[in-house]
Amino acid sequence: MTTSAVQTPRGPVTRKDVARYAGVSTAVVSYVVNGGPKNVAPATEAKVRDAIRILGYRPNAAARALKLGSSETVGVIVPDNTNPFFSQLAHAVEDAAAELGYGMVLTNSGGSLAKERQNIRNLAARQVDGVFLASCVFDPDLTDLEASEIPSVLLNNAGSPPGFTSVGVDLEAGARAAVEHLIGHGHTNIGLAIGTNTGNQLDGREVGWLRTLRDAGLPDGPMLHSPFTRPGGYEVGKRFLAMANRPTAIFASNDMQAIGILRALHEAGLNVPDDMAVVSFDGSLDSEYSWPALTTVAQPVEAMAEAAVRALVGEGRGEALQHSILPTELIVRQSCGCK
Amino acid sequence: MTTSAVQTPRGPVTRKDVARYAGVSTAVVSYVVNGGPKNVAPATEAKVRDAIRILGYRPNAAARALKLGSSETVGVIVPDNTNPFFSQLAHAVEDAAAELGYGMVLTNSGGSLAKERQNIRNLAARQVDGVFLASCVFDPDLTDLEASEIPSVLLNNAGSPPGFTSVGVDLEAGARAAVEHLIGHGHTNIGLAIGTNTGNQLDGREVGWLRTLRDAGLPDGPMLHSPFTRPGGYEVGKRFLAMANRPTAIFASNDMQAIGILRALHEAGLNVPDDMAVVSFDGSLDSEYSWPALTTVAQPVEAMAEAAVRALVGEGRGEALQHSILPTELIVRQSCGCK
DNA sequence: CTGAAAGCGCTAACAT
DNA sequence: ATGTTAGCGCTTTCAG
Repeated sequence: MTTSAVQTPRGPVTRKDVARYAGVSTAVVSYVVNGGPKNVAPATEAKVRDAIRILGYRPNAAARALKLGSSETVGVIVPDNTNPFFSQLAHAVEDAAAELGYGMVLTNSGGSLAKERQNIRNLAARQVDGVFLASCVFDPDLTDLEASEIPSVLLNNAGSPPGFTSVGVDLEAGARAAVEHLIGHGHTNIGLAIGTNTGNQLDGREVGWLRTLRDAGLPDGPMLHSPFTRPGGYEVGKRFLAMANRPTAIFASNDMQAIGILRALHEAGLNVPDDMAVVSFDGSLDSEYSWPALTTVAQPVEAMAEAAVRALVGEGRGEALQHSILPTELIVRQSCGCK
Repeated sequence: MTTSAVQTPRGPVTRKDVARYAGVSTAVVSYVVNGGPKNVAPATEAKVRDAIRILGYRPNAAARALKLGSSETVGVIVPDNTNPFFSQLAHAVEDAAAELGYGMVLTNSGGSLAKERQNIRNLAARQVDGVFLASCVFDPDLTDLEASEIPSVLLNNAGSPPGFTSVGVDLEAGARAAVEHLIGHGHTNIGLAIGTNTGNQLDGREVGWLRTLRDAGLPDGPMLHSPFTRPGGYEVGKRFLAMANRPTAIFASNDMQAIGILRALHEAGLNVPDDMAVVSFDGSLDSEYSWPALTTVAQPVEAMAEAAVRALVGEGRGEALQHSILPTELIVRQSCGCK
């Protein structure tokens, strides 16, 4: 026992314990833990580090957050993290945020406005430094976000709601690429499976689909609404099949719907793409391993996450509101008719 | 202007502002916000609530956490939230935790031990009240978890590591159900696609597969290792196909592998289940919408999450360490040969 | 039923 | 280079 009798403190170890053990002041402990704002002599630093290690000291993030007014945490609200597109997005956000030392609190809204608002409030109470809201409804009630005055960016939102930073994808251009590709395969009757959005804004994918058809001098194809889910797609697939003037190709507005449609097609004994071609939207991991593999309009998930994080807590913070519209990329696989 | 001149304070609104505005002490504000520990006269309470509403007051969770020593947050570490099984698990944990007023910080370990440890430390620093670790390696290095002395439960771990609460599934029994079902279809050469686990414990699914085969007087089938991913399954599928003594059925140890295997089979022009039957493990959403739909051994994700949350921060907290082994359920669809 | 005040662990001026 | 100390916003005991 060469050091003074400092037994492991009973409760959690605080910076005070470390200071006492190392024979320095608490400020010095802070300096070495945070690497500043003051320098400490190498010898002192070594002593402190030893003390930290020996005592098993871990800084208290709550105290730090209280003092700094920042929890170094961001909140993410997605409709359903079980949807591969959103789980990939959440993953990308986590990575991008972690890069900057931020943690991520993830919540699901289930696509319900009420839950979304509740989550926003909850996140705000937790003092997150910002929230990413991926609302599946096109006209989310942004009142709470606005009211809570916590920095936020809208993810996956093609509209450009005033007063908000948003990052999204050019839905219309993406839809155009998909439909043009289908037209290139000789299809003239192309259906659209679209979501059940509750807002009053038109979905860019619908606009793109329709315009492309008309620009090509083709008749408007049939359009069916269903939730952005596998079962939703399954339902819609069966309804397409039952149509008198059944389309020969379907543009599905997300991968989940497409996968449901594929099931309906298979069950009916149809061959994809020969009897019915399918192109979808999102480019989630699932699209690559469906049968046949889906030709899909991929969203740049990582880029979206990075842009969003950058705008919220990175260098972009504080800059003027921006609406980033990122480009999509058509990934050609087999469901469209390509070999 | 009937009330004294109290303008909206410049910075964030604190409990002090509310107290002043309502003409009460800060303690009273606390009492009404928390519903205790003291009673407040109805009239006073009304005044306080008004002040809260008008001022837009939101309690500071960091301060609360500092005072209380609890952040009312749990951490979750999964290998990859992009894997539907884990995204469902995370979702279920979020719900179960939210039920108790806890938030969830989600992190991905990428299946790397280093990242897992880093995440544990990070979570610990964030003062989470507990962490759920779903390690994909069977012998996770638990040193950090142990050292950090933060309550934790191992998810998805069939082993019963001493000193830890764990909740998992009876892998061996699940595998047995799968293999017996395949045997019931008349198969005698049943392969196993299993993960690349780095630990030294045997995977219960391997044990169950082998024992069931032997109990039935059947020869050991071929076994192939690959990552628990779609590409991993795809690889393994091709290797099964190239075998001299190719099995007529495959038991895949998770849905992702099975989906990859399905792709390999389709590409080779085989019919599933006629040319090759497949049964998998997990029962994730993906298994229902593959083609053909996968017969799979479903894990009770919600029950697992509830048991885990209960043990960590619910009524079960503080009880003796437990190892909950939950039962699986064979969901029969078409990939096994059933109609 | 209400209020005053101590302090949770930390950061960062401001001393020394 | 290091130490002292005033709070960050909240909860809660103890007094009124």
